[in-house]
Amino acid sequence: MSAAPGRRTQEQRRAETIGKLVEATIESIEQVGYHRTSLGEVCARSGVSKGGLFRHFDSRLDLIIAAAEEVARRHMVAFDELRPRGAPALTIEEVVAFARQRIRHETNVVWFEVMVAARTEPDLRERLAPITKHLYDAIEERAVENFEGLDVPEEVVRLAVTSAVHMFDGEAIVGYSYPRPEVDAARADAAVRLLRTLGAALGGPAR
Amino acid sequence: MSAAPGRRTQEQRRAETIGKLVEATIESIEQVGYHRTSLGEVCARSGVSKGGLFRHFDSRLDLIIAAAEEVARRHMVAFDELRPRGAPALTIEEVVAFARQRIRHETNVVWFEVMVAARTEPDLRERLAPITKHLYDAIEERAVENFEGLDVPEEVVRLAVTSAVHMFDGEAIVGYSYPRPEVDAARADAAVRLLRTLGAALGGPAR
DNA sequence: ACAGATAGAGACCGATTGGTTTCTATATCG
DNA sequence: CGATATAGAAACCAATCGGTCTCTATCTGT
Repeated sequence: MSAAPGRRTQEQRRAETIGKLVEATIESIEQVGYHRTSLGEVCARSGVSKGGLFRHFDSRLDLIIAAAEEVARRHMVAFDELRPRGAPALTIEEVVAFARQRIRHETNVVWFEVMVAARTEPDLRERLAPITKHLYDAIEERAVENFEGLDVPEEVVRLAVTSAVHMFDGEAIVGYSYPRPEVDAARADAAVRLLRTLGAALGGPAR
Repeated sequence: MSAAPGRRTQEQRRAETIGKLVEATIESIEQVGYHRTSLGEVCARSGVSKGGLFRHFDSRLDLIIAAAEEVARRHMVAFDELRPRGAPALTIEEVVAFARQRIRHETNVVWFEVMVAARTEPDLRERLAPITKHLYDAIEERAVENFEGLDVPEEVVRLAVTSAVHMFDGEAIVGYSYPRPEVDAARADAAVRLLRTLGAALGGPAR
């Protein structure tokens, strides 16, 4: 009731510290990587103690999963902001530019780190699998929805979008140790032209 | 001179233990990942003691780098076995199948693990950079050489081959947490058709 | 065969890890 | 207000890490 600044409900306290912990985890994975993202590191970055952390997360794994989910959520939020429900369809250029920008976005390295770690950590892999599936299915759905104006078969759209995403993923990962911005730019350009040609060849007029 | 079975020269002893250590490192990264590939793990797998390890490698980093170099070397050896110097050029199908097979090869996960780790480990990144550059340059050279019969501009061949490699890289990494073998197969097929069309459109007759 | 050099074994060390426990501070509700 | 439940702090723990050190085994050149 009072306007006392420090006064928060339990729900608010809870949500705030959880938010700080997840944000710190994402930042830490970004900056020092998955494996050096220790609980001490997260506590230091978030200003929350270990006691506080373990009140809300039962293990390091739970925290990592929460961070991965948040990153996936932000990807979808970003797309829905670019093309709100019912808005006119995006062009191929716009979609490719968006995909490329999100894949190169700082927070997306969380995905690379976590997916690679999941290969050798069964617990992580099990927990991550449904999240990955959900993200990729959502990406494909958005793509199919956006391009249904073109008369391209749904399966072709799905294959094209996942292939492009994989390509930009690989490009980003290799770029850490062998960066080639000019080649990457040429590739982005070529991808747009290729997909536009594909759309024109298979369906309606190129957009 | 004698046939005494245990008798080896210093060079042989040296080469053998180094070989065992590098092989154990590759296997360990394959099976438990980069970060859990501790020196203890490598020693246990190779049957070499820590003292023996540090006689030949000054640090864990040196060992990791040796493993990465060996994996890159094996990729190139495999290609040169498939198409020995002076042998007739491979078809697009053959090249794509080879690239895909190598990228999915067990030893190649060493690359993924090490490249991702390199993002956040400056020492590793510095050491890995020239190796990565050398590998990718060698891949491009082999591709250009193989396809010089087609009248496709060299730059196009380079862009196409690195893009395909990136695509298969991304596919492999995502596949750990969301495997889709049928989609991957369709993608491999589509890649071949696409590249063949590209070759036909830009240059000589499709092969 | 023997002296010097190289290779290898394994105990050891300080630092860091994920996780536990104990205790205090704050919010809720009658 | 006072009792109870939730949130958070921080000391603490065993296990593991990369790396060092000391000592022994094997090989080489004479």
